[in-house]
Amino acid sequence: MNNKQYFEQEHVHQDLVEETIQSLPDEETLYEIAELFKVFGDSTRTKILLTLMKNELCVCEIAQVLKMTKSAISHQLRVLRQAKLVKGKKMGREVIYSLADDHIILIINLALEHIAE
Amino acid sequence: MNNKQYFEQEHVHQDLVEETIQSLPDEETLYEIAELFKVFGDSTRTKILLTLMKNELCVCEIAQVLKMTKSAISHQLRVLRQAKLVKGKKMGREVIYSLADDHIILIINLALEHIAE
DNA sequence: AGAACAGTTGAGCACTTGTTCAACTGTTGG
DNA sequence: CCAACAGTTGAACAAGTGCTCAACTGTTCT
Repeated sequence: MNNKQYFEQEHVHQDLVEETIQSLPDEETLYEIAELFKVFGDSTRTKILLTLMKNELCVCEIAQVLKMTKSAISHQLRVLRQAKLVKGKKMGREVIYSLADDHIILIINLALEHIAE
Repeated sequence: MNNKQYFEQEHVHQDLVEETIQSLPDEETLYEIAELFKVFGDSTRTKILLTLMKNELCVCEIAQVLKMTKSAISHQLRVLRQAKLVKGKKMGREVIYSLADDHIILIINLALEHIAE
């Protein structure tokens, strides 16, 4: 007597495994998704994004908001720029940063919902 | 002549900085958001999530789909369980894992849209 | 009972990552 | 022109992370 009486399962459904492998996005897309979330997955960077959701600001002001050095902020802004999450426009000797598109706000809000549940 | 003629900005708007600090979510929420994205931000874990979007599977099968050891998968499932992204139900000597809720699919789909743009 | 298997766990190690520090570029105002 | 400031960059270091390996628990089947 085994548990097949409750489920029609064989011990490992080789078919199901193969089928699932087929259904996954290609390796590069998988890598890019993880890469995008990795960018969100640091609290300094999420703070920067939330900060820019409210107002566009220069590096110096972001540094004051987060109480961190300009250097640390600049390093993180570089990561955010490469991920196309923020963009900066040069104004004299300042660089004003803002969010690159609106997906970002949606993604963060979904995350907030998940936490709140 | 300076750039104040284009923008009413002083060199650093202390008011704006203060206002932005006030608008940020509390420290704990910020930490939790980053924590959640950190979980998404590993390609093994995103692969597991995409795998479970298609079918619920046992550890052994997930390991075959991703061509990794059961141990490595089990370690990552623990992380996903703690983040309440997957849940496992014990069936005899197997543990069948599935997605814990539907926010997850929405978040991943938004990420795919951002990449595709 | 005991062999076989599914799954979990902790230690160890290689690798990655965020911040600091110091040096640098470029712009502004006196 | 040059001092002061905004911002960027690269090296270095500490802290964190993912996988492997080996040992372990618990269940099933003979």
